[in-house]
Amino acid sequence: MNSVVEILPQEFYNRPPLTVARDLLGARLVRILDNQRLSGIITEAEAYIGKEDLGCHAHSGKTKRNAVMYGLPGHAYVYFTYGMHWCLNAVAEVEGFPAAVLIRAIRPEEGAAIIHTRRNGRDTNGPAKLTQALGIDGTLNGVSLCDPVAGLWIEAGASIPDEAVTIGPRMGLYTVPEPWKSKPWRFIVSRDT
DNA sequence: AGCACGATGCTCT
DNA sequence: GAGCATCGTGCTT
Repeated sequence: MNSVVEILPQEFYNRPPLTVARDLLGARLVRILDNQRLSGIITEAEAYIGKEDLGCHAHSGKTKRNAVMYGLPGHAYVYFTYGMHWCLNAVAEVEGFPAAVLIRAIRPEEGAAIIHTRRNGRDTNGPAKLTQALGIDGTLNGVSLCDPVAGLWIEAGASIPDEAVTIGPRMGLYTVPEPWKSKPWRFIVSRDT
């Protein structure tokens, strides 16, 4: 079999965040760490959409932290939270509109042994778990996910049929008011394909 | 299997 | 100074 590596292009991300989040399911998140190729299939993602969305970091306008979300689609927005965790987003939508897709879970593939060691044998089904597993931190904030130079990118993968996708409200928005708290903007691969 | 809580420090008001 | 797009542990059903 001839396998062609296809890095998802910037146009992939220059679309509505809900579409980007849905279509990132099944894609392959790739990280080069210590000259090793690590990867996992994305199994969960959430959309954060503009300053109207009170769950989105951009709801209070542009700040130093969220500035990357206002920039070019297809770039990494990596933020620090809860005093110890990094979370990875892919910037979506046209430049100037603040939106991003939070990568919440992966299923390890390449380098699975290394990934499990980095996780002390624990799972990679959480946004801060997968960044720890792949060595993703604030030094990668703002890098392009559309080329390999930074050692972090996303490749096209198997497409996931609708029957295998569960949609629900986003996680962790405890103090966010309705309707934003309950918007069904979370996409999960709910069964093997 | 589910809930409660503490860890821990950056970011913005 | 408050709040946080979380995680792991420890305790309860």
